[in-house]
Amino acid sequence: MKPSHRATSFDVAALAGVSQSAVSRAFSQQSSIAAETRARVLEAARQLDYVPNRIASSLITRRTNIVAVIVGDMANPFYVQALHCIGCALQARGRQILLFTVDRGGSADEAMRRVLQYQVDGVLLTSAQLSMRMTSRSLDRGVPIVLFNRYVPGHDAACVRCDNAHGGGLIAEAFLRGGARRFAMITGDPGATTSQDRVRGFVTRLAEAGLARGDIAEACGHSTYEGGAAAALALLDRQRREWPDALYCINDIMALGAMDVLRMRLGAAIPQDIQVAGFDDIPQAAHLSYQLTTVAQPVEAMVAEALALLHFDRAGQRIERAIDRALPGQLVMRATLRAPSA
Amino acid sequence: MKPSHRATSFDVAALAGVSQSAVSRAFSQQSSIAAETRARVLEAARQLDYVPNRIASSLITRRTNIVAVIVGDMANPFYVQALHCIGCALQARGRQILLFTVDRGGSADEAMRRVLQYQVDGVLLTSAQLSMRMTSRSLDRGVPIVLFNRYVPGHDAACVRCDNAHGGGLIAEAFLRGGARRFAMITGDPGATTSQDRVRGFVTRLAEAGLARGDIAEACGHSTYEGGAAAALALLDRQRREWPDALYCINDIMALGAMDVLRMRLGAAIPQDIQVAGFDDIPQAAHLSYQLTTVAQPVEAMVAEALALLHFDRAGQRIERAIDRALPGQLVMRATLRAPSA
DNA sequence: TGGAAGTCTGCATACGTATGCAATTTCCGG
DNA sequence: CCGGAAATTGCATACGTATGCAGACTTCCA
Repeated sequence: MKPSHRATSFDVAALAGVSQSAVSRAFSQQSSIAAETRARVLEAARQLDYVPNRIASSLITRRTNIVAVIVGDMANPFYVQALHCIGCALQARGRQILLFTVDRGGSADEAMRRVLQYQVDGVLLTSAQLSMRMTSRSLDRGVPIVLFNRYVPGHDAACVRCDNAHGGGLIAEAFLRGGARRFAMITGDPGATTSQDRVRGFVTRLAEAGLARGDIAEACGHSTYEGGAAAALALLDRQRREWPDALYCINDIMALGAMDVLRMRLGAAIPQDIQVAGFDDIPQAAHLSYQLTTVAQPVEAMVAEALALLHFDRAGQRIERAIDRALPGQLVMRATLRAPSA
Repeated sequence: MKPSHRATSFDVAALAGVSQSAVSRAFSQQSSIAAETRARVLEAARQLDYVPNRIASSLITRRTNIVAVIVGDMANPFYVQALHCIGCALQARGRQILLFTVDRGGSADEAMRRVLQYQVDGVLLTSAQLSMRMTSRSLDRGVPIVLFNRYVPGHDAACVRCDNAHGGGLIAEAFLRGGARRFAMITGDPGATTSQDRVRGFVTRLAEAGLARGDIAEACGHSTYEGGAAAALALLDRQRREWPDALYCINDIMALGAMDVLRMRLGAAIPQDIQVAGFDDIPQAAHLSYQLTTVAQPVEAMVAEALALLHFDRAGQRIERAIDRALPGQLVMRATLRAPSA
């Protein structure tokens, strides 16, 4: 038994006095093999420190048990949280993650090119753009794709997301209950549907209360802490009596930046001078320093739904395209909103 | 040309009027093939939407270009940052990440069992325990392991880490320069060398200034925001005049929790009433709300070193064991320490 | 012009496992 | 004790690519 030489199923077969097929069957659950034979094989495998080669196995079964996950923005804790959740769910189902990171808002095409080489069983894409051409390529070769929180109209891939418009509405209502009159928003990438939807739901609900969109101050920033801080400064660095009394940030990470600028740079009290709300419910939103009111995305349910759409339940099923599942988020009241005026 | 049937090198060969070998060579850089032939092959490949199957390729080359990364604590932004950095470095070198997450402080043995099945080219382990038995198994079969920031004495695997003791010393000196007299520490898992070293460096430096370890108040907590908050409460929820005037937290995430409890629950002013320092320099440490003084780990250099230890430079090299590389961190002065008394 | 050196190309095989099929054994009821 | 069904096993082959080797062809120089 040489070191640095991995034992193969043939080696194990020889030691156990059986055929290679028997070894293969011993490591497969639903194979017909005598219990006694399996035990002998496993013992021999143990002695040789044999580990089945999934690569070779994948070649013939055409399943790798690997799912590619492409993450667009590792700087946003929400996507880290999602990644973590995805990891747990997949590992629990005996699958592995092939991880790719792309720059925030960057294209995932380059990553997909590599993904396809590895014959993954599916692709999960968060917070990154994927060209339709690449999407079709993947679907045509039987590799399902699910977009996580990144709906693209007309796109061929399935999508699982939070109902962002609904969530925006929840925030608007909470603001109104808190007695807010003058509103402002910090939005994200204008091209991202996530941002658009969150704004739309918010604005629509305010419209029902009689506010025109023009009445709502607005600044756009990168979806980062710094982006939120910069947007807040641009929006509020003016005469104090022109200030809005409610600020909606389309995600928590920007809300943190905005809050810090409000309090530390502009001397505002939250929520007395200005109420603030975010979206996502990242861990930091619960920190004592922030206590940010926000909309929690149902991450676990979204992940479960995404895996279901990857057809990990029934095998060989036809790939469904252009599915769009929007799950409702939940308002989490903390300390950045005033209590409803009785 | 059927959909859902992936073209193979034979299909491409037939279309291009060459042998399968030629197709293989067309996709390999250093193969001897006529430029004109390669062009014809690539054109045929394009028509058939052919993508080389890395799984099949790996079977024969015995290299997957996949590196397993096992992350123990996705809740700590520092390890997320490290993961991101590792991802960039590997992708730039044409390698992929097979990601595994394990519970904080949990054992990576189960993950390793899967890793070995996939014939990865190397393993990077952060913030998780790996049994020596599993380590030996991996090394014996020629799969190099590098521990990232998790040194284990007597362990057989290579290790890359920040010089934690040195960093602890930097903090101690900064405190002394700031005129601190009464010290306290919030430490992490007593079994983790990371925590031990950070404490040792701190205590040693204070000893040089005449302080016995018994003079330093101490509480231990989980390496989380909540853990830091709870430890701070346990440590400081007493008569104010017994308070220390300097609090050292062995990592930033705990420092954030401690700061929040200090200010929001105990009404302390930082750094006037009490100075605070952390370790890691996570992104949140720079937030305006915290402005935490800390020691920055040289993440990029550590990652570069780790990849070098995986022998991705020269192939076929003998696996080195029990290497320990400690890179110095750098003090980042922010607002939680008092300026040196002149 | 001849031959040597160099450049391309195809043939054949190997990588390690899964599985259809046939052969063998075991098990039972009659 | 026999026939057939069921359980188990081995044989052979397939998965898709890389590469050593030998042959074919080109180039170049004497």
